[in-house]
Amino acid sequence: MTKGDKIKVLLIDNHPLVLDGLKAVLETFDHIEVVGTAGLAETGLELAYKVRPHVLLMDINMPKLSGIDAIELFKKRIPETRIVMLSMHDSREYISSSVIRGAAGYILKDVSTDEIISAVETVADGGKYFSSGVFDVLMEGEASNDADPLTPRERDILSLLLAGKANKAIAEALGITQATAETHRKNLKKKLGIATTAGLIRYALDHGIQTKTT
Amino acid sequence: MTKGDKIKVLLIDNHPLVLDGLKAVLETFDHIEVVGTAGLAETGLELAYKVRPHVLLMDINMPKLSGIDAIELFKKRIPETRIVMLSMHDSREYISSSVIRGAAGYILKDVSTDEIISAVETVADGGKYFSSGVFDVLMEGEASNDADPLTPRERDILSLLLAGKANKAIAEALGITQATAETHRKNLKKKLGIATTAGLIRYALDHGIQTKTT
DNA sequence: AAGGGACTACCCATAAGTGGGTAGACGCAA
DNA sequence: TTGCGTCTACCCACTTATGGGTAGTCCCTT
Repeated sequence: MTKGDKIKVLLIDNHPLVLDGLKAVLETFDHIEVVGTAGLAETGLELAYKVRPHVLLMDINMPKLSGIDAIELFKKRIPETRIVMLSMHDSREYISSSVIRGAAGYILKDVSTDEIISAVETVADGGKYFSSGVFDVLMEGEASNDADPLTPRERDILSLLLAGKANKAIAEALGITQATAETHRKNLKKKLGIATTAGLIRYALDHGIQTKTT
Repeated sequence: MTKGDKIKVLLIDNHPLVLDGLKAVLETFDHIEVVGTAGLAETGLELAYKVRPHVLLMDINMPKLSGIDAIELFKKRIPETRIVMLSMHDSREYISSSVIRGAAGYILKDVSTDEIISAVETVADGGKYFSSGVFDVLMEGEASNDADPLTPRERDILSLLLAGKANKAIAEALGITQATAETHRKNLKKKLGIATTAGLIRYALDHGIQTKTT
């Protein structure tokens, strides 16, 4: 962007509080202009098409269309707009999904407002910005592995585990022996590097594993 | 409070973004003055003791000392300050805990800033304020049941269980024997009618039990 | 045809949890 | 004072889970 111009920023977040707050904070800076706000990705998309912001600050957790899914739509409609994701969570899932879909930045909501300003400036200049905590998570992901390639069967086990079933009940539900259910669970733990059942449950919930109702 | 005076508000939230945002928004109103902000309940308490705010807007989810637990401390140190809780969650657990401990208001973070202003005004005048969604939850609680009366100790156990700890580790963390930890867990299961550890984890997650980081 | 991943199944010894009790100490309220 | 609830702790027999293996059968790809 041309130096001296104001950075046009569009905000999308389903929390009016955050929306108004961010707007108020950003507008205390002369070189930044908030050209619009929206509470939903869908309305934000329409708005963005009209106002052509330089930078889009978008929340991830939104009803209906999630911020993650919205990235692709924005890249299609207004590819020149640089997208920075805002999130409460530092899960690798969210972060890598965002980066893969084309986000230019990812910052946690617990960062200082200064850091948000830095992020806006950086991506407006064509750079990428990831808040410190996020960077750690990305590195960690690179270092160890780049997926959680659970096999279908392992998902079944996890799903039943989530439903509160013990190995025995899992075995019955899947028509396998208890020993096999135990093996699957062992493999899950080894694969995910999680030692406890509680950890598995949390993993399942974090990764959208659904409770088996069968 | 005397009419014509500014309402002195103190903000406590561990998200600088929310803190700065709230401050910026509130300060656009002439009759409201933000007399301080804090990122932790502990520092907020010190600050409040000095500045004697009329209204305290405090987040619930905070590291170390949670907002819920902090209510009691504030009531002791500065009983004249009216407390309004801010939360992302509409769980009955949080809401009733807050009310019981003496909060004068409870608003969800997805409300409009107008509603936050109303809340501040209302509680400053000695009233109580609950955002619409919160009110529903309270009513629903009255109507259906009033049960999950977990004792503080049981919450501790659940919290550590959520962190993936076994009875042994829980016992160590709390300075009790493993046998006692088992007893607590047994009581939890009986009380909640949940048979499995997985179920307890889900219960904990559903009811806003925080992971113990101690 | 050979390798690899997925799914199945079993062995072993040890550790942990379950479900049924009982029971003392403390504090708070009727 | 007499309960009641909470927190603590222990007993016992039994079931599950853990963590280390190995290994056969498919199926798919190389």
